[in-house]
Amino acid sequence: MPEDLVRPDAMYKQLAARLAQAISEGEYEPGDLLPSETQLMERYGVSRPTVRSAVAELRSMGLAQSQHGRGTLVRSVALPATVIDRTVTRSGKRFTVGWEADEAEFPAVTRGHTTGVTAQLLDREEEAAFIVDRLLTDTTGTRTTHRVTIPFDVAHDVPELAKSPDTEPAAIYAALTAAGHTLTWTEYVTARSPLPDERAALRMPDTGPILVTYRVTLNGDDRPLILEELHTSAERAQLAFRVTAEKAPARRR
Amino acid sequence: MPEDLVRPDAMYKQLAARLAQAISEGEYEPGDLLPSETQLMERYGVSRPTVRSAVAELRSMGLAQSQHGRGTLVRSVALPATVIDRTVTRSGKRFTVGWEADEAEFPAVTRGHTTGVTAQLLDREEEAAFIVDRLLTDTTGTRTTHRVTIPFDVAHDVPELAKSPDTEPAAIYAALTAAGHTLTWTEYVTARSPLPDERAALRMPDTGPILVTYRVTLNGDDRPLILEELHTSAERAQLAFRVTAEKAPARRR
DNA sequence: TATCATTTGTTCGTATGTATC
DNA sequence: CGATACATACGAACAAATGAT
Repeated sequence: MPEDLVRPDAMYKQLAARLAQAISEGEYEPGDLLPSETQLMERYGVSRPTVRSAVAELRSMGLAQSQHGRGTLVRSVALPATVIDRTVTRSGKRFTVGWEADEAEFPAVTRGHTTGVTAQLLDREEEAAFIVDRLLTDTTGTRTTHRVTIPFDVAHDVPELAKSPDTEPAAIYAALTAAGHTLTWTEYVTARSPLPDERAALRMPDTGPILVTYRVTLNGDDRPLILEELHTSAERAQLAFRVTAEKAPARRR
Repeated sequence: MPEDLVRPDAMYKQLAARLAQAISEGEYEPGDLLPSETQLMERYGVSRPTVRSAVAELRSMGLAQSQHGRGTLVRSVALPATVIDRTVTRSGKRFTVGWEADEAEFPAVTRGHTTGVTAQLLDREEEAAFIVDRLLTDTTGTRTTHRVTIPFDVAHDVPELAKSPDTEPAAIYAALTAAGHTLTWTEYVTARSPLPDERAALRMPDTGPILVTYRVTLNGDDRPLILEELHTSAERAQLAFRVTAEKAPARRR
């Protein structure tokens, strides 16, 4: 019989909640080792599987991280170090994006179609498009995947893009501007748990969430031109947006 | 001995990866029930704990959701329905924020201090401040917590804020503007797994990530005035930012 | 309405493998 | 090398929710 954990509402959940509280109260500091599974068994009078379930909860909450053969570490809950600045700056015909990172590999260009979310955001159903995939690495080693989708009709109007769709976003903005477009962007941000291949691509050792952003480049008539998609580990990076007050109350969907 | 799962690299992970792939290939459609644990045991020749670990992986990936006594459902991977528009619009002396929601309760005003992240973003060490907490609910029932931190020195300069710190953000912007400030905002976005009390406050049944944003209101000299913090379930809501090209290349930290 | 089979949830015990120190 | 600690896997039992009979 457990010592001071009452029955209903899963003991492993109670134990997890208690340990989580102890961590957030600073009883265990980041970098500390939690008591070993054996010690927790004895301390709370529960079996090993119960302790393991509780520790698994802590891991899934991002509060702890286990190391095989060593112990379970309390993780720091500090804000991610890398700031991905999502602002766009223009001086004359040149554009600069706020965050630059090296490409870990060459951009991969494929031909595909707009589907699902991509089709919806680009307002084009099943249209052929260039798809450019990049893997970016910043100075701290944080990895980010970046995908640009350029519909064929846009590339057709801007031959520069058709020739080399794998130019950097800032250069794409410049080419679109040179072609007579006045650009604005709308960016959607969400987060989710990574799929196995995403976690592998981003080299995420643990199972934290990833940040997902969709940036739609719009022309003066608010027609979508291209789509950029960014995936990065939320534990490694945060996004930064500069917001300024707008004048006209034109809003869409 | 397992039928066609080779040994090294945890069988439960292999099984999870296989089921995840089957889901993403559409073999199991959203809303479908996965085979029961007993069926999976027989199909793959593994024990029930192994099957349960694999299904737990699927849940933590957000691909499945179990229902006691019924089975395990395949979840839809669509984008969140609610869009939280983070733009700010100004017409004359009036400000409007892009996303409005009802307050589920009255705003709770407390007095506290800037600490940790709050202190860093407001560039004030351990300064006394008003803290205003709100719980917002939109028409779809999505809940969002909103915290405003107003340092005492700012409230002192703008008596309107000291009198009623629990005014809506748009009104705070107007008051700050009336006091002679020219406002811009910087917003930081990250995501993490919710702590137990956060999950409770947002009424999140499952264990997906939450989106966390910090919006810093800056005056013309880029000095931070107030801080807004938003928490919402990433499975229920996504954020939308409008990005426009800036002129001057002034950037900070 | 009540019962029953099915299904997931929880907990225990036990054994073995493997990384760390 | 040995002790410790986490990782994986099996078996077993009962509880609790669900849906159909």
